[in-house]
Amino acid sequence: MKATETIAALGALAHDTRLEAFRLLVQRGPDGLPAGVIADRLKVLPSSLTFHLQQLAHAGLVTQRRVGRQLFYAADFNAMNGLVAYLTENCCGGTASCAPACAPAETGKARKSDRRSA
Amino acid sequence: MKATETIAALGALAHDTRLEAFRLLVQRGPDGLPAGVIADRLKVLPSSLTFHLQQLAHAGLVTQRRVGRQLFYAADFNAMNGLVAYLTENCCGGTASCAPACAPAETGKARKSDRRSA
DNA sequence: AATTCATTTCGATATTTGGTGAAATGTCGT
DNA sequence: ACGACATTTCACCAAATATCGAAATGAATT
Repeated sequence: MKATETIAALGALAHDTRLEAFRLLVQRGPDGLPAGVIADRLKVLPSSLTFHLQQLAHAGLVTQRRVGRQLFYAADFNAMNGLVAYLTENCCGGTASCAPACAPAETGKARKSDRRSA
Repeated sequence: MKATETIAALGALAHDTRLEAFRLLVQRGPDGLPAGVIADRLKVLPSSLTFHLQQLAHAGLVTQRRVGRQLFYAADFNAMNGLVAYLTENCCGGTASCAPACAPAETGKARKSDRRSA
């Protein structure tokens, strides 16, 4: 991931509504949610939500697909992956020093028990 | 780290000059750099740099300390740590699924050979 | 206390961003 | 083809952000 894309992604997430929307989509998994549901949950006007979802989409963080008359949005985990990778690699002191949230390097305790698709 | 702080941090990093400045400070380590040097490296006017450094400082990503007549800025690794933690925990599918940048759990291939400064 | 250096503050201005509601688009069911 | 529904597009406005240069502040040197 290049710096330009990173900036786009950071900027896209740097907003209350958008961060919330993205978190919702991440929770929901690859299936995503229709715009209406998101707008409803987040209590924002549909036109406003479209604006924010487009920001996320333009930054490559979410994808869009039509299902009937609904538009489903889903988090792009690959993009998020790239963002976190960029941050840990470039903004965390070389290669390490900011990786405590994910480091399961210790031999035992692999916590892979969150397979929920909701 | 709360969502509000996260948004502040994301917004602070979501800018060309600021991301570059922060990366520079991260590279430099805890000692940091005086404002003048940063402005020089980044080719921005001092007044402009102050503005951006303040954004970073306000977001808690950098700290300031005076040394003689210079003001040294340094990256706050703890804050960055918290940011990455928040993202991996809240925006990466529960607890895992976005942690390949830091997971050296696999026995072999640890690629720590990308020391490019661009 | 006057000068110089490093940095910040200030004021003006251009640009971008975010929010709103009304209209337009696309899709389905009949 | 028509009407209902889901979502987007548009036009407008307010507020935040970015940039610039000039002036002000703080610290060191003489």
